[in-house]
Amino acid sequence: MLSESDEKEQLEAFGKNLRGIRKEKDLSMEALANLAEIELSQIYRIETGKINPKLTTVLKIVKALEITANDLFRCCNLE
Amino acid sequence: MLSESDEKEQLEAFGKNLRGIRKEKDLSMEALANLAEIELSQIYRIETGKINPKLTTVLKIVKALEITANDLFRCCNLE
DNA sequence: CTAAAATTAGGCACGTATGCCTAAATAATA
DNA sequence: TATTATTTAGGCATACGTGCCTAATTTTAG
Repeated sequence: MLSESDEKEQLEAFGKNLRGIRKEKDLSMEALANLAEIELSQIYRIETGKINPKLTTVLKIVKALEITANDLFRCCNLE
Repeated sequence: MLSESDEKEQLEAFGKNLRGIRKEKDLSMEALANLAEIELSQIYRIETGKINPKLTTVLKIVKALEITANDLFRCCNLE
């Protein structure tokens, strides 16, 4: 079973990975927010693992960063 | 910009793709629900595009189906 | 045809994601 | 140093995802 803390760790790992990818692309949180048409505060909350974003929010980020879903999910012990 | 109806279509495409993958693996919605530790009603609502699931819910499904994120997202015009 | 399995459907309570806002703290740059 | 850009932080209202429940309908199998 997946505990709450496991989910928290998963979201934190996801956020860290996202931040890493964003920095690789030399984008500010605001720039990413604009590209993905998401609020800046949401980017911050996602990257710091404070929230559990919805599917469409994640998809907007994938498209904005021009990466694959696997790139973004290569983090929290899948497969 | 992404309209509401675009999001709806995206969720419906996602749901159909999920259903296809689930059937390929000969799993009932209940079986998937048990594997992923998600409510059966949620599986139904996701597969029919009625809801916009959270990231951790999607990740549970990816793990339960033993697929990659790209497999599950190979649907709504990414990349 | 009949019984069992699977899907469809909706309601309710609770928690929380999101957008919009303000503002402080930190980092980068001239 | 001073100015600007970026990140961090939190509040508030609205919308909605999720779990738990019941039940009807459809599909499958005996």
